[in-house]
Amino acid sequence: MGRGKIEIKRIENATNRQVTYSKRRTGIMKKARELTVLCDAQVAIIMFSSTGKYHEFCSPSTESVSPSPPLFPLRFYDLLHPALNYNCIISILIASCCSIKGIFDRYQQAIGTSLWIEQQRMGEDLDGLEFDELRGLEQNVDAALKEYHVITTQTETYKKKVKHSYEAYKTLQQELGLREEPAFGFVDNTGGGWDGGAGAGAAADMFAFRVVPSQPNLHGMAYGGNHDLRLG
Amino acid sequence: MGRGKIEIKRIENATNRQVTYSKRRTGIMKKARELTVLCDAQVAIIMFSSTGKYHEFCSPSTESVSPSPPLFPLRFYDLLHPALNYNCIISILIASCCSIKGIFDRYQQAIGTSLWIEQQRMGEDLDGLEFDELRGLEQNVDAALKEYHVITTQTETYKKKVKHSYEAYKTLQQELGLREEPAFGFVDNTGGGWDGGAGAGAAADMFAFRVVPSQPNLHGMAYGGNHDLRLG
DNA sequence: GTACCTATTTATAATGC
DNA sequence: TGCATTATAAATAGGTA
Repeated sequence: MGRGKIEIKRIENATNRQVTYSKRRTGIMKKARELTVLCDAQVAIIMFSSTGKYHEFCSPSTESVSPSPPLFPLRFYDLLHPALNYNCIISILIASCCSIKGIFDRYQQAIGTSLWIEQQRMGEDLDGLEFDELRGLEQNVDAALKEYHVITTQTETYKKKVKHSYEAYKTLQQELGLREEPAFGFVDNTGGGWDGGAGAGAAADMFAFRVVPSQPNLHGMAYGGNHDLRLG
Repeated sequence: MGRGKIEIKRIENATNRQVTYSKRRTGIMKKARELTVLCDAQVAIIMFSSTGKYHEFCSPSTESVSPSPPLFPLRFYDLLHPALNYNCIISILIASCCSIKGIFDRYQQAIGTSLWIEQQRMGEDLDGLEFDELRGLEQNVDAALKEYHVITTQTETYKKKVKHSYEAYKTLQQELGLREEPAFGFVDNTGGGWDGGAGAGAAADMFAFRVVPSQPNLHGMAYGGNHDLRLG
């Protein structure tokens, strides 16, 4: 559809390539908009030119251009995945550039259940946060990880204390020539013994989690398999 | 471009709407493919018809159709976000339906750094996992959460043991009429006392994390702020 | 629902400014 | 680089099978 027919292969001349990109991009975006209006469809288009310029289209009829390179506004979402039997909540950070959220909304509507737990922070853009708030986010992560460190260290410390106190108790008994049952409080019912194999194992496994700051009102939902936990 | 000019507004007749959707979808997909080839561009298109049928296009030149409703193959990614000073790794579960990954790859190329840490499991599709493997994934999550439960319970248990052993020791001392210093092992240097205020606080805060199963080789990277941790 | 048909509209390649 | 023109190729509306 031009003065001459062209073969569909890479345009080697950079200028021509850019011009063609620009024209055809406009054409596709227009067609996408028409499609959504005419056919009540949902369409998302994301594209980069060979020079890195970014364009997007998201139904209904929103189109935007970013300078190159763009800084996507990012949003947090939580997802309950049916393949994981809704047991697993996974935090998702998605660029609002692409209408994934809308697409997933449609998907979950089709399967008749909700995949999404929208976080309270959903409305916010990370890029829009003030510096202090970003520092706060960072500190949340730091604080939480430190807290994990504290709790594991504590466990080890208490184990050592129990061991030492038991030894002190035994010494005292021996000094007195007693042969009593171990007193309540010294029985290790975890099966791990004093040197805490369970503790070390736990430490390794706990790091197998990825940690993400989240909302208090969602706490504990990932565990226990509440299959009825759905929105909408 | 047809026998007659049409106004761009919703086609009320469902059959005509469907036919038009099908024709125009084909047209857009073709144009997208041409654009990627001609202009060396990167394009991702996702669309749902009004009947819920799903179509996608991802450069380079891959097009697919899913039955309605589709089950997206899902992939895990880890993201290092510059807005969080690369301190925060966030696990992302993304539908491979949309070429977000490719788009982000392009983005990070543009900003000259890497946002992504591709997980080893990246190549796998959740939907493609065998039932046993899915069970395994579930169990991973379960096991890890139980492990957290164990470690916190353990801390409390050990605190109680220390308290009881201390009491037993004191009783023994008193029976002997001794007035010694407390033995090593009984000093609580956490400042929390026997009833473990620190433990309870930690429990509440630990739940403020979202847990996601991940790869062992990435362990600990979220903490400590290794800013040089980049691929590519 | 799909596949072909064709008159017509629309997109755009080549060109000039 | 960007904008307008225009001849032409391509897409498609409305129809039929």
